[in-house]
Amino acid sequence: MPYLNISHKDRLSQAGLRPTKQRLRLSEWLFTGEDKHFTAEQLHRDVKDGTEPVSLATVYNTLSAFTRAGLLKTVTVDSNRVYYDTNTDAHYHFYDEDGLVLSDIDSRGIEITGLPDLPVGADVERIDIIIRTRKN
Amino acid sequence: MPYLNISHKDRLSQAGLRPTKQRLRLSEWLFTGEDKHFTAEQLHRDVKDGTEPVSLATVYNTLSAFTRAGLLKTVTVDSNRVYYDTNTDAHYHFYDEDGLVLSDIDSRGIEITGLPDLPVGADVERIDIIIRTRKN
DNA sequence: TTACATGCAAACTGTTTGCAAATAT
DNA sequence: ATATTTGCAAACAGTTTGCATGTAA
Repeated sequence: MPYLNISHKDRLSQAGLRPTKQRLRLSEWLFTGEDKHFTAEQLHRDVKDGTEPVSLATVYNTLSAFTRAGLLKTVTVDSNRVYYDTNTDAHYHFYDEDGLVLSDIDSRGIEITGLPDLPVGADVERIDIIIRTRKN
Repeated sequence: MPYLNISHKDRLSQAGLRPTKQRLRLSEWLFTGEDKHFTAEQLHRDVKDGTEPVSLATVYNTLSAFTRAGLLKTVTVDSNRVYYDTNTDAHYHFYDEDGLVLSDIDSRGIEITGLPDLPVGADVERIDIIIRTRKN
């Protein structure tokens, strides 16, 4: 949550995105309440009906635009679908492989030691840590 | 490399898989030389021509069978395709996002501290660490 | 001779795209 | 007035599957 009480319209403007009805509806769904982990399909299910329905194509277009603008991040945990995360800070994830549910790991205090040198000519773009869990 | 000099035929038998020509050809490609990281498409490109060609469907079927049998592991780094790894030990990866090439991280000495408690009812299935790099 | 493997083509899933109509600036 | 966005339907990529033929046990 980069700004605590920014309006949905302002968030879009600041990201250089026109505040259309669909984007405002999606922004509302995404950036109200706690951080969210979801797929395009899940989001579409929630916004395809109602006063201001949003089509699947627009959901995809908008998720890409939001991600390009830095409002969202993608998380690669399943090679069949893309997960999105409203938390754009560096952090790690639990992935419940039974329920297919992602959740944040509280990163405070995590330390990784003993990592080897990078391949020459390479810069770290980001580090992903996913703890995959199953019900016991 | 679980057994140093096991024959391809024996490897299949021990995994409970019939040693067909196609599987032997794939086993040869996979388990000769150093550990490999690859996609189904890349493997198919290399085995679709030659004396004993292997079809794309069989490549997919066989990769699934080998993975189920524990001869291969999948690596989730890209939500568009599945990567396979002949190294089935617990270890981590570099992913070159420019070249789309996976490589192993030497895990010896890596330590992660400060991880939070698991969600209740959950067991760790595995921990994935991917260091994503870009050319500098 | 019976169960399993192969391979083609068709099906399927998640995602992207072309384009005409609608909307924001 | 102009550029951008929407949303349908069609296209697309990677993967899976149905089924007839072939092969291993």
